[in-house]
Amino acid sequence: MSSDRRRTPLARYTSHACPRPVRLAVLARARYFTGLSAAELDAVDARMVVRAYPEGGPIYRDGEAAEGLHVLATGRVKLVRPALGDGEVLVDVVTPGTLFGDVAATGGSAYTDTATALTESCTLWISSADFRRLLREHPVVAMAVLDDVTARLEEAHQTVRRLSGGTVEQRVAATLLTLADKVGEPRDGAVLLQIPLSRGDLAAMTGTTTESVSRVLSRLHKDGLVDTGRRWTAITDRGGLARLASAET
Amino acid sequence: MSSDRRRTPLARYTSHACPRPVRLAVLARARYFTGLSAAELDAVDARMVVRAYPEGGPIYRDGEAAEGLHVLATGRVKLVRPALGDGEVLVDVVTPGTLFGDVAATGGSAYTDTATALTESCTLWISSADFRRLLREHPVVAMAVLDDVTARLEEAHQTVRRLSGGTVEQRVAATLLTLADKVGEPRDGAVLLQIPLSRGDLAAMTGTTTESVSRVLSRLHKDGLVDTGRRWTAITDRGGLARLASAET
DNA sequence: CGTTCGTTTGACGGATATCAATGATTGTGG
DNA sequence: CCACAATCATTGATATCCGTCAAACGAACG
Repeated sequence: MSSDRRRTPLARYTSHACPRPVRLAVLARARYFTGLSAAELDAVDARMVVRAYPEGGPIYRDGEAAEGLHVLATGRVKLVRPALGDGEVLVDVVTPGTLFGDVAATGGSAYTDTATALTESCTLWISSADFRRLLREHPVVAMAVLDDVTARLEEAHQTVRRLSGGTVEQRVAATLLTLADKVGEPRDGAVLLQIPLSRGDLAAMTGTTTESVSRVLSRLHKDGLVDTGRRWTAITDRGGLARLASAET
Repeated sequence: MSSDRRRTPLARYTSHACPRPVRLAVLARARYFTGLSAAELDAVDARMVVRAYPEGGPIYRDGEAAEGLHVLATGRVKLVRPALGDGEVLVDVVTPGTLFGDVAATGGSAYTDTATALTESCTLWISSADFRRLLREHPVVAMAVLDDVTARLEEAHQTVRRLSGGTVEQRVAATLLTLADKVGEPRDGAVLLQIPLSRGDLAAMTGTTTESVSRVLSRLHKDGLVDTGRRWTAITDRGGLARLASAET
């Protein structure tokens, strides 16, 4: 599309140090901390540690000791679990301003999933103890976190629904629509998913194989519903996809 | 097994009015309210409404206005969502002392799933407004609820994992093991699942059909791993099931 | 005892996993 | 700047698991 040699429509994330102003902005924007004064925000920030990860970098692994949790500041993170047979399941894609790794919050001693940076990412890390103290001191924050976790529970249940039943085509279509709501950005008429998602990742989200996803996307592309390439996908006909996803049998 | 004409090993729940002492006992036992004084418990109880449901009775339906939420006092409740193609997905089985219908808590205006009493059940109902007030007044309760919701999020993610990939046999085996942890009771050497779960229900939990579940259970029975009948299942060889569930391809 | 509802079993076809080879894109090292 | 290597994506052929349709069966309850 552009004259660049690079054909990926995805924005390229540049390296940065996640400076203090950015961190404060994230804290202020993250729905958890709305309602706190500037001074309080500052105090919260003081308890947090900034961590940066390169694309593909591991953040924590299934089974590791969970001593704290993360709030994603910039970038995208995927949460993965081992599947039943072999292979993996992609249970969630984390966007900035959201908690993850929060087994640590409940006193769980080991992470139950593996977190990997999908793009270059920056997180604010806080220890379990500090986090619990924070919640106790600021009920407003506790309520906001509760709302967030509840919303994610709801999301997870929808994922369960998406995975059960239906053809591969339906599951892929439904998954793309969900992703569009989450990380979609308008891009000359279409909705571009702003994450480098491989066919394998999509397969891990829909409970199928790389090859099947490839076949489905080829078909959808031929029908003018999507536009795809190496590690990116755009939705060109949302209505059509929705119709596919909810079709009876 | 007994000389009764009835061959179901499941306990039969007797009708009761869910009297005040029972309610208070439930409130005290429900992990949310530990730490509250008797007087405080009393105040909480005053805000709650007792509701009783017969076996199979609808508690709320997908799409209905959500004006409050439930804490299950006695019985078992299943949460169901429509599947992608047709049919339904059983996303969760609720046990006493647990919140459900909590979209209402976040200000969601309509229920996103359908709750049905699996056995004769009794719930304590509280309006969204009262619930939020309760959380604000008692940070201890808020923290407990947060822990609970986090644990359920973790559970949901495991469900996602269970549904993705693997053969029907593996998914059924894994589901039975999960249920054993949740509602299993020792019964002369085996673990009896204390819920009236039909093949259809199991199918809705594993993303398959009634017939396939029936076939799998027949095989498992022949291999001496389970014991089943009309709307009940017992696990006779837990290790064997676990080995099946985690087998490679 | 008979009706009802859940379960079982069989036969069949189709969707999809699997295996295998080719093709395209990106970034790297010369 | 180009060519190469590495990674990801595509496509085809084949086998099979499983969903679908259909029928018979058995337990539970009135």
